[in-house]
Amino acid sequence: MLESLFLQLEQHDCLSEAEKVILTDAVSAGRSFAVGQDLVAAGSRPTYSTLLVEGLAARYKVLEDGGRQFTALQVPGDFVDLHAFLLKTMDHGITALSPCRVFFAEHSRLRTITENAPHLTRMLWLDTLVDGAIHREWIVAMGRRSKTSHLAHLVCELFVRLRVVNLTKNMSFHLPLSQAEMADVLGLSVVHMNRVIAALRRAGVFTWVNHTVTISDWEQLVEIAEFDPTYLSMNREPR
Amino acid sequence: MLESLFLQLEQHDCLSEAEKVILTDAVSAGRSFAVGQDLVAAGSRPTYSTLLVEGLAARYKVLEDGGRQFTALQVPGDFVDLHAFLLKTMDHGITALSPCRVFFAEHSRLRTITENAPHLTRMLWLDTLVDGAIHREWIVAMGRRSKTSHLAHLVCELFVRLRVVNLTKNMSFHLPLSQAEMADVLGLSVVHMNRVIAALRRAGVFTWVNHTVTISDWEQLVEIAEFDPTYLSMNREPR
DNA sequence: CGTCGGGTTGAGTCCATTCAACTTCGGTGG
DNA sequence: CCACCGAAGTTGAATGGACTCAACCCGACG
Repeated sequence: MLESLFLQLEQHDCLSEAEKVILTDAVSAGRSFAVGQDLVAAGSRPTYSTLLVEGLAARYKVLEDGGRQFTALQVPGDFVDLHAFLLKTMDHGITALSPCRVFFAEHSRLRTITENAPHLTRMLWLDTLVDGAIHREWIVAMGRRSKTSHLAHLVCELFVRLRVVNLTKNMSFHLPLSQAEMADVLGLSVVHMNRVIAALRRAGVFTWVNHTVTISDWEQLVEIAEFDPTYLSMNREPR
Repeated sequence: MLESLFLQLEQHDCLSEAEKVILTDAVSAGRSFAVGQDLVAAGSRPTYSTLLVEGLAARYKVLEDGGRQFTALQVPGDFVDLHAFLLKTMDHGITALSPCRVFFAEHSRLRTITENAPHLTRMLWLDTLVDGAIHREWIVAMGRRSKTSHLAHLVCELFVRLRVVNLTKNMSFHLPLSQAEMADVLGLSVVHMNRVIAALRRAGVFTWVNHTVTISDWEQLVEIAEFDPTYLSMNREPR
């Protein structure tokens, strides 16, 4: 049941059976969320962290003028608010982009892990560091890439991250986002988002119908995106 | 000598004397960097982490077309590449924006801390989590704020962060960035950066001469920026 | 059959960019 | 001492990208 979490962590380093048991013991009965519900509310002070095991979610902030910006997309196996274990107060919300199933890990349990399981602690820490690396890549994309390159980069990233947790089929994956939601990822208007998508479609690098993205020309997509997966730290080595 | 690091960590939670000793023992003889030199090279695999004790530095990535984007600004007391302790490979470079003095902490020493000092480990982890929170705030600023609001937000953030380490005098602080470098922070052209700065100057919220920013109307600056410092986690509580 | 949410397209406006010129200022060398 | 130079800042004009507003299409669904 924690398979996707294990798959993700094992991308970075080996996990012992003992560590898997500790993690399994640390999480408890989950629950489900419908599309549009908040998994975690902005401003809240949760006493547990939320592990996404099914569905797609996103972190977001809303500005006074109603503008919304997604700051991260979360796939199964992501500890969506692991940072709240130490940050205490949520400075942003997390919403369900598709029906989501989650498990909970009490902060007290996580604290125990930091007291008794140094290697596992480092693995969890690493998890939040990869988060940060993704954030930096998004900043670069927003600041200096063209909009088409930004979208191409996002598609590359999602494909790679979803492949880790076996949520790709050949070169396609399920992407339950409307163009309006995608616009809130890239920081564009809906209309312009539509045109940017159309441009990449016309270029023949991917199709996107029925909430399913199929990459038809990976080489060209990577080229347009200048995609270099180094930042995802996907090589197994001692940490 | 680690004063600024202690000041930063103690914003979040109390540090015991014993912990200060551990940190002091973990860092070793430093060195200096001139403006424009890389403190840490992109693609490198450092075996130590770098603590900035004096000067201003920035993380950056460069694209194929030569475009540069800063992804973070680092002030004294920042562990500029603490993440490399676990990420292993630097996916970005770190450059000196002013003459910098740094200390080094061997990764083996940090590892020992994670084995023996759980609370201190959490404090260091927290340090990287605040980094992530700042990244998220930058993403929101780049995606959904107006350019003037973005700049105002950055000035607010820098002021607050520099005040923690006693690098503000009344309402002013030293900011050794050229407008071209600032443009690489906001993701703008130099010309437009100049106009955005001019707009805020005309609005009377700050002056910026001789590498010194003086905030003349904090209320209005916060208003324009919609600045809410929650994301900096600056309240002392058990972590 | 009508409605509604999501996607697509057109037209006009505004904002950010580029290119280019010009200023200011500190430093350096004749 | 001043003439020159280069780096940084400022301004103007023209181009193009991204925005808003609006209309229209379409498939799902009651």
